[in-house]
Amino acid sequence: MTMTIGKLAQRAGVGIETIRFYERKGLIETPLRTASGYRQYSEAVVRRLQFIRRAKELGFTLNEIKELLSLKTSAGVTCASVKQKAEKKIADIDGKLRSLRRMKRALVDLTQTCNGDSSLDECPILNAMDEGGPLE
Amino acid sequence: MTMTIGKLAQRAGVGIETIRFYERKGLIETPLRTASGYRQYSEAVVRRLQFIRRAKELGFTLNEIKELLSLKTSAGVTCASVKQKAEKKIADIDGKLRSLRRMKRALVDLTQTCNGDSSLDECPILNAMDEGGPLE
DNA sequence: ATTGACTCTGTAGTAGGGTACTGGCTTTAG
DNA sequence: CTAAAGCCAGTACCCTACTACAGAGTCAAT
Repeated sequence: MTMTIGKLAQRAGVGIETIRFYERKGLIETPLRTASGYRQYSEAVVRRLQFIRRAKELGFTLNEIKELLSLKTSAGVTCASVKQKAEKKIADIDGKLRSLRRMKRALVDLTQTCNGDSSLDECPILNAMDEGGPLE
Repeated sequence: MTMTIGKLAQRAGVGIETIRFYERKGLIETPLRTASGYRQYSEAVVRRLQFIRRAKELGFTLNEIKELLSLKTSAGVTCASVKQKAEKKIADIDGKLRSLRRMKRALVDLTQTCNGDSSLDECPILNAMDEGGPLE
């Protein structure tokens, strides 16, 4: 019950090139080959690609996903280390959220002081960025 | 009262290479040169680099900053077009915020079902990513 | 047997925002 | 005067996550 790379790509919802790229990056194992050199994949690889897709949706980078996957095959590793990585990722996300909220507040303040009618010389937005407004 | 590129870099808090990079990108004007070819900068360029830094902090890309700067020197452009760009940027930021909040919610849910004591086979985080948990 | 779809390797390009290096001048401090 | 520090142009390289070829071999259907 093996499949070629095109079938795998279709099943997993990714591009063929992406699969070969993941192979080069070490995210999926080097597959068995047919006599003529075609890659042969099992169902398990479909699941692995879906795992990668989900982890990406959760904001993990490919390198982090590689770490998660290597945890799975390491001896003596418990679920706790996975949880720890997830918690670190939550902290990262919190940092990004804070930074974006700061940006947004500054921009909202600026657009509110701006009536849109001033000449460019008096534009509060440009001036605030020029002179150092409520930022930093 | 002109300065060389190193001094400018120091004053503006950016790297020398970054200044030359901005010059290539058209974010700062091509400066006058000394007889021996050294770039000569005025105070105005310090302010421009600070403008660029602030705008980056607000989440504008270099291309967007270039547009903002070109608005400043275009005739017949009012403050309204600047305000409009800022508002579009606010909408972009809202989109990113929504996406990050979704990620965080999913990760928090996962870490809460995980006691950290399970074996890896039973790790709720890995399983959720493997099998399709509360995502999508 | 031939056509068309599929796969192979290897290399290069994309965007964004820089950083690093090479080899050769110039300027400045001692 | 000399040595160190600073500058020049041009090019290559970093990261992320792919994507796009080119040219050649393979497989399935007709």
